[in-house]
Formats: sequence, C-alpha cells, structure tokens
Amino acid sequence: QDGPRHGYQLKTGFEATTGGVWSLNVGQVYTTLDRLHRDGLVEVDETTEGKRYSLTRSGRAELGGWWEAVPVDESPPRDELLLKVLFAIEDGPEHALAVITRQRTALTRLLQQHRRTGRAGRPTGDGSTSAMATDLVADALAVRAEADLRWLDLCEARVLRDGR
Amino acid sequence: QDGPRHGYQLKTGFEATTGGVWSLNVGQVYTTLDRLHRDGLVEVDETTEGKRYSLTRSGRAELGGWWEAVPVDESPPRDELLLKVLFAIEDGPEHALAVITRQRTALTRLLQQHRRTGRAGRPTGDGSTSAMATDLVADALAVRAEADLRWLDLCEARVLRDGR
DNA sequence: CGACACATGTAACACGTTACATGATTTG
DNA sequence: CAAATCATGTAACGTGTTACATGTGTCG
Repeated sequence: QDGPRHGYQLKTGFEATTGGVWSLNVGQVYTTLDRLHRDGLVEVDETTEGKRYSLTRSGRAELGGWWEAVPVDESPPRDELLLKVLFAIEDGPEHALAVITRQRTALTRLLQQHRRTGRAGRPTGDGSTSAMATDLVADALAVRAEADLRWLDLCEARVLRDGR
Repeated sequence: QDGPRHGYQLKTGFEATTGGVWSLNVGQVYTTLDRLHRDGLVEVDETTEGKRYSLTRSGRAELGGWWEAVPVDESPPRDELLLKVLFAIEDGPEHALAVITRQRTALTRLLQQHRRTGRAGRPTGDGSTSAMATDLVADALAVRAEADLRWLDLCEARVLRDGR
C-alpha cells in the first residue's frame, strides 16, 4: 500500500508492525507475492537491485475491500475449544466436566501470562509502534482468554443443571 | 470413538452434535478418513453393507491426546481483526479510528444476533442435545464478540491517547 | 413412481507453511 | 575476513474445501 516494496521489506515490515509476535518465513512472502501476481493484484518492477512489488488498480480495490470488510455471521469459523467441549458433552457429563476443568486451568495460566506481557517493563515514554503492537496483541489475547473462561463457566453450569 | 461408523454417519453425527451450526461436505469426511487410514489412525471394516471405520490403538492414543490438549502460548493464531487494526494503526490514527468504528458497529450487530439465537423460542423442557449445542455455540460467539468489542474500545483509547 | 435419505467416493484447487539453496552487501 | 543482514526464490507437503459422479434403499 505504501508504494513499491521488496518482498524482504514486506516480511520485516510485517514483523515490526506485529511487534514480533508473529514471525514469517520469507519464502512464504514470495510464494504469496507470486500468487497475488498470478491473480493480477500486484505488479513487479524489476530493477538492477532486485524486484519491487506494488499494487495494481485491481489490487488496490481488493485491499480497499479488505479494509472495509467486517465479520459476517453465516458460518462462524470452526473452533477447536468449542468443538471439544461440544463433543465432550455428547460423550457424557463426567467427561465434559473434566475437559472443562482442564481447559479452564490452562486458560487461566495463559491469561496471567498475557497480563504479564501487557504491563511488561518498558522504558516509560516509549511510544514506539512495536511496543504498542505488543501490548495490543497481549490485550487481545487476554480479553479473549477471559471470554473463553466465562464461556467455560457457562458450559459447566448448564452441564451441571441438566446433566447431559 | 463410539465404535465402528460409516463415513456418512460421522457426517450426520457431527452436524447433530454441533446443532447444525456447521455443515460438512460428505466428501470431506471420506478424504479425511482416507488420510487417517494412511496414518494408521483408523481401520476399515468392509462388510456387505458399506464400510465401517474404527480407531486403531494408535488412533485411540491420538484422540486421547486431543482430549487432553490445551492451548499453549508460543505463537497464537494469526487473527484477521488483530492484524487489521494493527495495520490500520500503522497507517495512521484516522484510518485506525475509522476501522475500529466500522468493526465495532458490525460486531455489535453480530452480538445482538447471537443473543437472539441464544434465547430463541424453543419448547420449554426441550433437553435435546442439539438445542443445548445451538445455545452453547451462540453463547460462545456472543462472549467472544463482547471480548472483541472491549478490545476495540481499548485500542481506540490508546490511539486517542498517544495518537499513533 | 419419484423424491429423499443413505452411502461412497474422486479430482482438483487454494492456501499456509517449511526446508532448502543461493548470492550480494554490509559491518564488526 | 567472517558473520550478519539483505534479497530472491523453489519444491514439497498437508489440510480444508468444493464440485462432481454414482448407486441403493425407502417411503409417501
């Protein structure tokens, strides 16, 4: 979006923006770029010093659509925790309760970890993007862990109420 | 797990257990079954009336591991909402705020929808598994939507505080 | 008899991901 | 000079998913 970039630049940029939480195999950048090129979404400017990729008109439109895209209901993504608990319930109340307890324990530990990351010691006044990114990612994961924990409690209550 | 099953039975079983929220292309069941067989996790019992699949010892072990598996931190799944907001922030405060607002609106609508599904009119005393499944799925999605909304608020606050 | 559920599969594709190979340039 | 960073790619694999083809049995 911000003008022609090397594949390598995109990789480092991605990692910087996400605060280093997610790493990217460089190879994947190039395969993806190839596929985008195949689909006419990016064009390549081959110069003496490597290649530079930029968006085509069509690619810009696609990206615009992505920015505006919002989650639609229809068919929510299949989620492992959901499925696991659902199947456990079908398998019987005891199994369900065991699974719920185990997941709760793990999620609680994870939550603490995320909270620690969130307020990790960093020099005050450090307004770097990556610090913000790290915090936001930690927050997101924490908030979701909390949500899952609440949901597990809800499941437990229902299972206990009308056993199976 | 509950003994030999036809591929078709697994499909209908899956859909029943998940309350019909997720449908499954039957073909996928057979390809998956083939792959599991290739990996020695299931065995096939070919009878006059079709085939029946069951777990091998190894498959049972694998399944046991799955039941006990809990989310580990290391590298959390790449999430579209997260990435979108992160990239938007990098793109500038105005863009970030626009994206956050748009997502919030959509998520709010989605949340209401899930809440409606949760207390959808069903005959009282209907203790069927599928009804419970439907409710639990709706709850899970609702709870997560709430989490994402909270997170969006958090992001907005931060963006407003130290613009970019 | 016709529609529908039961039952089994194949071919193909896309995408995410990894391992591996190669070379130039910069910097300690 | 050696190591790290910059830079570009290829081959391969696994899984999720879809479209398509085919046949039997059952029930209104």
